[in-house]
Amino acid sequence: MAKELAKSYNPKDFEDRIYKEWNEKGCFRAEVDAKKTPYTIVIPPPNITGQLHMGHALDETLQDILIRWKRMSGYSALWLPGTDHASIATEAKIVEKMRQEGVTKEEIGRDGFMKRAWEWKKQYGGRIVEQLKKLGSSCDWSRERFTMDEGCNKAVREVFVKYYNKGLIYRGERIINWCPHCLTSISDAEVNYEEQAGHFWHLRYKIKDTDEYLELATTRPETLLGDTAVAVNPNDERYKDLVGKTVILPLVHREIPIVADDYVEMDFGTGVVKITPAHDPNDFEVGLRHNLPVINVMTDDAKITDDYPEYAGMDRYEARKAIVEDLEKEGALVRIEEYSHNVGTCYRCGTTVEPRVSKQWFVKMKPLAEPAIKAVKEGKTKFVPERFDKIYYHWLENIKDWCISRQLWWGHRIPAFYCDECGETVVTKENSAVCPKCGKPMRQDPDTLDTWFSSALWPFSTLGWPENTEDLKYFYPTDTLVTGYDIIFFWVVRMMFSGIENMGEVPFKTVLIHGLVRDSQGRKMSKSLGNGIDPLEVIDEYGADALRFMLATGNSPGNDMRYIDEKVKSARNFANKLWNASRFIMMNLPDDFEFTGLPENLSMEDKWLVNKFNKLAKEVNENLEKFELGVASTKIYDFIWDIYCDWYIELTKPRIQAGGDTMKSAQAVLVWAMQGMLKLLHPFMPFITEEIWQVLNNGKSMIMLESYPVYNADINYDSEEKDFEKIISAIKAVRNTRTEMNVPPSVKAKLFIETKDSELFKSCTVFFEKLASASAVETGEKFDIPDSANAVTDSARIFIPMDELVDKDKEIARLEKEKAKVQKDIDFLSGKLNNQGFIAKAPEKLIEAEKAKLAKAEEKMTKIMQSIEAFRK
RNA sequence: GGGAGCAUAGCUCAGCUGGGAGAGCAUCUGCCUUACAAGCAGAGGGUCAUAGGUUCGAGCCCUAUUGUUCCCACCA
Repeated sequence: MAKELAKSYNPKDFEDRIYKEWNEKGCFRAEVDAKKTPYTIVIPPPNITGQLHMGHALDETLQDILIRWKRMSGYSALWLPGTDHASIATEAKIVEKMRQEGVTKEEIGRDGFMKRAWEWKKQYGGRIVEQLKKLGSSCDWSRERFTMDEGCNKAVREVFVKYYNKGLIYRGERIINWCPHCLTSISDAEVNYEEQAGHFWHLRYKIKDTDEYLELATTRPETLLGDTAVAVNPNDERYKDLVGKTVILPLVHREIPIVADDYVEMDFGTGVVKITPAHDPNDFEVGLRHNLPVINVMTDDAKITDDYPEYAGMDRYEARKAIVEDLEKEGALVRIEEYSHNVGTCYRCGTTVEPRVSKQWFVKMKPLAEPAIKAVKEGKTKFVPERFDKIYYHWLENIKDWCISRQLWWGHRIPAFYCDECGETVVTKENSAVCPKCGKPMRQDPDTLDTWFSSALWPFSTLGWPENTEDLKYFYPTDTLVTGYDIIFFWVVRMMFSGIENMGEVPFKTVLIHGLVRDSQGRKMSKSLGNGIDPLEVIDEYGADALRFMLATGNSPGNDMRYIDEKVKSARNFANKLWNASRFIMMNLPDDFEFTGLPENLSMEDKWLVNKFNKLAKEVNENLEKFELGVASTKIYDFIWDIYCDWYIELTKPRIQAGGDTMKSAQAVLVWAMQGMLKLLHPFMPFITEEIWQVLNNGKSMIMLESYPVYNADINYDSEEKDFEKIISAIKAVRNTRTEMNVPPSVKAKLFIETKDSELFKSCTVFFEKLASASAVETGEKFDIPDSANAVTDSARIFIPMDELVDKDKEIARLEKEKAKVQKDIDFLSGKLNNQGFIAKAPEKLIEAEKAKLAKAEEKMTKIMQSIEAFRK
């Protein structure tokens, strides 16, 4: 043998090497081949900010399993990686890095900034690529693309111009979510609401020309500076007469009207609301309806403007304090109440969002959302599990226009140009524009686009769109998207409507949704808690295969899972088991062993194994087809550990010792099944299966390029399987009896097997000797062996003579216990079969199966009774 | 306020279209049996949250309740 497996399983010895080999031999390259069905899987662009975290590891693992399975099944697979994510956090990190280097954003200018950022991004993007490789990702890295590059920029401009010309994009002054820390607008989806303890300040505004006051409450007294009205409900009798009158705003002493608006709820508080159109989305709407002025009282970084000299330059919270004090002095503060309310925060930096009126670019969502809803309703794209389509619908049905402009430097620049001379606006794909009216050069909008605007185009922009490339024709639409449920709003819906709008077709047929990986206590992994687990550290300790297997096993799609160390350990132990089983095979193969397929002369136990494997292959493919990865992996696990290792290998040992033909066929079957198992397991544990495969095949082939096992109708051995199960249950019964009698394995005993299948049992003598501590075996139709323990199955009564070890009373007690158990079965089954309803309505097959079970139980009962009687004599 | 998930062995979770409750870990008992102690052979342990209903038959379907987690909306 050219190579040998190391004595102990140590993934570090081969994982990196194997990956390199795959890469060098071009295993990952996806060839465009019209004869094959395209199969591609897309994944979220890894976050440039750096770390491969557990969420990515899960994404990566699930889709890589699908890719490997599909590839082995004869499909071509392509995975287009992206390292996009032009996020606020990204920009912040780059700026921070520049500061460390002593360069400011202003100094180096936008172009210089982008150049630096680009280098940084490539460096970190590259690191993520390395991290993913470590996990075994079978992506075609030769097609690596960075979506911030020219190609992507081209696609972004193309779409922007198209939308603009169709009236799907407009620029306008709206109230938007503003992050005073990041100094940019953010979209509704980027706001996180947090429950915060706060106060309710009850204030009174004097009604003009009277001595009366109007009492109202606010959680944000500082916005009082921008109040332009107070509002009451039109049906509120209490205030009916006041509508149309004016109140005097405290501190500012501005006169503002009392308006009536349905938005105000009569039952809440005093039923009076102060209206600050510039700093509250609802107030803004009220303002529009009543034509109220909009007064912005804060600067970009949420400080009070110079218009209010007493508070100018104060941070919004300082100003709050000062204003409350002043209100108190003025007698406008009635009382303060403790109050808990939800506050919007920036999902990147956590700063409290400041709603703010400003001029931004928006995408009109209604016309885009409708076809996207329709596509899923018509089943063109399916969510797995299905329930996630509800989230999708709900989001799209309630969608508001999407604010896409960001005041960041990092990102695709908005392709709009303004003429400072005459105010003309031009939207163009070109890099520069000249004013069509006055011929002056125009100034490009300094803003960038929301990162999700470019990410939304990802399924086709990465394939070369708007050029009609070969890749695009072949790989769009893609097959399956694998992502977490938290990404549905951000990315999935946006890819959907962008794909439909620009390509006329949905971008993918299936969206496989998975849950989040939580810590062992079920908490979300987060930096602030410090409970995040680095996948690379796990790989370092247990190997990539163990981590992958753990991530794919024992959970169902869409449900969150906990990261528990023991689970990885258990997966590692499984790998170790497989490793040792392979070592066993290899050390028992002759040097000149040449595998030539399943041998002709299969024994019963061979057929038992082959049949079981055949059924396994069928089920695993069915499970994978239905995206039941966890079920598939569990079945493979059980087969390898229980069927192959604990039973079949043990069964071959005597045959190998015997030598000759029986050894040769055992060796061939061992190798046949091992190869099949390795192939079935390969998508889940790519490294170890490749390593074992290559050693087993003298490095002549790679498992990654082998085809996936499928059900083979030609090798059906159902009856042999059934026969051999009789032997197995007999061995189990003997073991059980011996253990209950506390007989150590070193004490051998002769077995007398009373059975109708005398020949069958006789042919398996050696297994009883090896696996049931038998010194010798005798089979026959009838025995009467006194002073022996009795092991009973439905097909055999086994006498284990042990002389002084056998205690008659104990034996009777043991058999009585067994009898009670079987009696319960008989009662249950006969009850069922005597039930007319059951007989009339249950399926034929089931009735037959229940009858068979009853017959077996009854046989077993007869045998137990015989044994008990014999003891009583 | 609207919606969704979860509730099964001590722990973490499976349980496919309804047909006698499963795994891993933990516990207990024996074993260093020449692939594997990261192992082998056995064992114990569950009113499948509660109450109704549909059905010949319910962990699974329906209704209600309780607990729990999450998402969306957000009343100043």
